[in-house]
Amino acid sequence: MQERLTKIGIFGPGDLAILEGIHRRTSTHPAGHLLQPENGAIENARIMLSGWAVRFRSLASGDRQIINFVLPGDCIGLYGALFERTDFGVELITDASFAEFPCAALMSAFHQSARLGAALCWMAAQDERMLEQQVFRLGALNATTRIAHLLVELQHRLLTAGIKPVEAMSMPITQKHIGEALGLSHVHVNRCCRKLKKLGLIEIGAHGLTLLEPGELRQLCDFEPKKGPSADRADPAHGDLAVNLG
Amino acid sequence: MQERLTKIGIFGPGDLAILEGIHRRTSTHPAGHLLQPENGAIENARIMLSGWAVRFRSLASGDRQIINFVLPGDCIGLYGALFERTDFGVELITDASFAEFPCAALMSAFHQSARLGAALCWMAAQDERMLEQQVFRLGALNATTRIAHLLVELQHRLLTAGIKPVEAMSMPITQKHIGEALGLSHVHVNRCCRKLKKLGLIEIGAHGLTLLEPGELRQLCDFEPKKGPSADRADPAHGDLAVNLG
DNA sequence: CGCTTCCTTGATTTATGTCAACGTGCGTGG
DNA sequence: CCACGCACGTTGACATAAATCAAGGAAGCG
Repeated sequence: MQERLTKIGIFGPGDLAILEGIHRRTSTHPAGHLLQPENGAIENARIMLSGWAVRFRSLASGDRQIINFVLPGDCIGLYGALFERTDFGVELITDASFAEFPCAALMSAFHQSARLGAALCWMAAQDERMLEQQVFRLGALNATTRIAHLLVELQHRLLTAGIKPVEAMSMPITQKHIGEALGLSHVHVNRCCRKLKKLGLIEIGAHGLTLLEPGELRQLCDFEPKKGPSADRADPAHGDLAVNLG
Repeated sequence: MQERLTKIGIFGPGDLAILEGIHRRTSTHPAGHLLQPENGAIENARIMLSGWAVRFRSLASGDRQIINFVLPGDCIGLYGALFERTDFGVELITDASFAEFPCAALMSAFHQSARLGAALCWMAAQDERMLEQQVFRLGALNATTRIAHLLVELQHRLLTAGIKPVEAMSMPITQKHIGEALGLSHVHVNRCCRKLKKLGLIEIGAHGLTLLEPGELRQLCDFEPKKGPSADRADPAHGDLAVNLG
């Protein structure tokens, strides 16, 4: 398991021992599994090791709003210790595996390693950035560019998580998922996807979409790749991280 | 200043000393002031003591998307130490005052008090919940209910921050702000507001909107008030906080 | 006073949703 | 093996929400 976490690049080798100390177990679940119900309690924080999932919230009408997609390296329930109940559910899109940690232990780990605390903060900050992006898409873009923006962000996050570039072009999501995430009807998503396909920017396969021209997609939706001096690094010790507390 | 922070209810008395130790200064700025440019660096984290502001992101077209509203008790730049540059700007809607802290010192404060660390985490978690709400609005609601939902959330947050109930009904924002936040044209916002006014749910004054029937507004947009055993408490020592690390 | 900002309203256009229908592939049970 | 249902993609016709364009009014402010 260590290999996985370090490969994802979130933790330094020194902190792994601490994390290992509070690590409870690794779990695997099949596609479609409801990992967490809406309005449930959170006992464990999880880091996704592999697979795809969605965080969502249901409406009285029976529709649901996908808050965001969960990819390898992402956290679920990081703040579990702070609230009695969640206001969202988590459902797996593909088979997926997770490292599980008791919430309370995770929070107290802050005090054992400044470096680890910074890493956890960094992950929380990433989470917040993701949501900001989602707000931006929903508020400021039209259907086609919204889809393009989402696809580009997913690819970007996959790359950041250490997924191989070729695989990071492949999105195992249905057009219905896209609609639920972007507030569009699946019919309209379909029309926009066909348009993108006609432009040669994406490919529509049996098991999801594939990005063909990420560069053109970025251009289309005016996606900002966050070019810092040494961007695209997931490790908080380098690149994005401005202050090292070690 | 202590009175303000404790009144807002985020910190316990024990932690105030630590926070006071790293507190740099209190600043005040006039309405319209650009507190933080897009793409700038963050040197200070700020806690808003009074006033209203927006966090926004600009588009090439000249429009801007308001990510969220900043109210008393909210943090800005909590993660400042973790990134070299922000991807959003902050502009004041009204005159406002802030407590300022060097980012790095704030992060290291985690290690001086578990209670304080939990409080900061709690604030970050609140931030994330806010964004989730915003995503929900933008993705799942139509124009009128979107506006109602926003107004109800703002009122709820004002109450949580310790603002007096009467004052928490009053929103010093323009219809343009609402449009920029909710991805609607100001013309359409106006039509929806008039509809809400005609229903007797809000009042449209010279300096913003006033909620007349929060209950009916909640019902209209199916707003969940997060009723836990002892909800509506801002202090992480009680209510929402499930685990106390002290 | 003349400027600006904000609110307001009507007419028209555009983007997107809804409804309905059909095709495909795929798994399941007979 | 086949028949069936089911989830997903696709397309067309139509309905509706919201944007855009245009114009004017009211309040604040130099």
